[in-house]
Amino acid sequence: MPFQTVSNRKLYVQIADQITDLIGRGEFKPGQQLPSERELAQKLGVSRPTVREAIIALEIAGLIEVRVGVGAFVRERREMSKLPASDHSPLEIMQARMVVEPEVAALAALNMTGQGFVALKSVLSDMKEETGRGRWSQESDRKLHLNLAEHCGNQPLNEIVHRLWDEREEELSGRFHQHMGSLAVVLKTILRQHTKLVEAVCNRDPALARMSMHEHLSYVHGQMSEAWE
Amino acid sequence: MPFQTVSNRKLYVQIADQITDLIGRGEFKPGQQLPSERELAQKLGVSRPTVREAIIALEIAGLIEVRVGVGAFVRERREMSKLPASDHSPLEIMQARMVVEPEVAALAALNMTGQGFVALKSVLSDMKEETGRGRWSQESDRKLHLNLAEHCGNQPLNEIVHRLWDEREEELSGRFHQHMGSLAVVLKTILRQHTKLVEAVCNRDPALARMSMHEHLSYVHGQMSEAWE
DNA sequence: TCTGTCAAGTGGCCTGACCAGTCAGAATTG
DNA sequence: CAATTCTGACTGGTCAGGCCACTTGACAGA
Repeated sequence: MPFQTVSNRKLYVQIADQITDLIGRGEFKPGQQLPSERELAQKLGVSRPTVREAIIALEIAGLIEVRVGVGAFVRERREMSKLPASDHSPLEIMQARMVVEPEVAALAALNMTGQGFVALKSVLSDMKEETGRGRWSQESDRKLHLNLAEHCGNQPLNEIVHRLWDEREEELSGRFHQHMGSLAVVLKTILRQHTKLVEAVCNRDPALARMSMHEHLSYVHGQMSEAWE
Repeated sequence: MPFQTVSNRKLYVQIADQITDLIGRGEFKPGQQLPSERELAQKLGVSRPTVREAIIALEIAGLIEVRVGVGAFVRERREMSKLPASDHSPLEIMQARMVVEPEVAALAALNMTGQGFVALKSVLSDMKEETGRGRWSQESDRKLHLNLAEHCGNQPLNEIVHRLWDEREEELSGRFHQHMGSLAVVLKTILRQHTKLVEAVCNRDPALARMSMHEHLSYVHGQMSEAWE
């Protein structure tokens, strides 16, 4: 019973997340200067290149602005959200998904064709394999949910689900999943929920599909809430 | 008069831009593997850390995906934003609204403030007046539903409702409403449903609000089905 | 045929160094 | 004394070379 998974997360992502938290919590306020790369490296116990990578990630993400020879500064929130609709909190997006996706699952159970079932089970199989290795496959997760949406027989709903997932990825690329991925029990729970969901759809049981999806999303929502409180 | 300004741009930004161009131009196709960091460094005549920084920037930007021990890959382009919204049938849009709006109404009943109540009742009043004259006010209808969405406390859901209404207007400007407007009994029924809905929200009764909205949309959906069969 | 091993290649991370902007304050000059 | 210049201690930008962990596929052994 190996209990590995010490920390698969890349260091620069961890550091970027940490700084993101500090900014979000107000420890670093807009306009304020961050410690220098060398100072951060020493305090965090990592090398300067690694800190640099985190800084660059934050700059690309639009959270900070780097001035050569001066330092890195927290950007004002107004200029931060110049990209279209990216200030949706992950929890809000989860709430929206809890409204839409259960019904989408029910519709998929009614309208999905035999070919769709095969694809769905294939994705589930991939997910099972990844989970068996103690890893989380965000790609499989995404494929599974979008697959249901694409076969629900309602194009507007399909586009809504796609949009929610795109926004979701902007928000928490890695952040939550890497937290979640460290907990084997969470992984297995989610896999079981997905399995139940896929079986319900393949058995053309819309009520059970709806309930399974709601159960799954509620669980994930709860995990996300815990992770950030 | 020296004419310097060779290139103030940071190297890793130049490299990231260059790769972005190549991806955009199709030289690197989705799913394809990029050259290794070492190879890129050599070909571009820069150091590996610099290439790494560019790679990380592209990863954060969502253009590529980096797999440890394997390489960097161009991500699949998934842009659902296509122009032709015309293949969204009005009935499909109604179905989508039936999924989303009841829950939006329930949330609005929980989160709407006193100021929101006033606006809501004002819109309802306008609608009642129009109906009394035997006319249908699409403007009031739209305002009422969007007002609920704006006060549901969930920005993604709000945007979804707005988008559905925008698509709806493209679809049936006049067509259905003119048919419906000729039947006084239909007008009065819809007014009564709206009134019940607004009262439920103002009484902070989410369950009743949800039910009222569902009842209302089901009725409209039924009328639309009849009109086109 | 199947299985386990292992070497090559990849990204992740480190040490240590030099360069080029920036800016405040010391030194110089009027 | 005031204005100017100069200096040096910061900052981030870049480089070189190296070690490690992971992934993969070929290959030898069962």
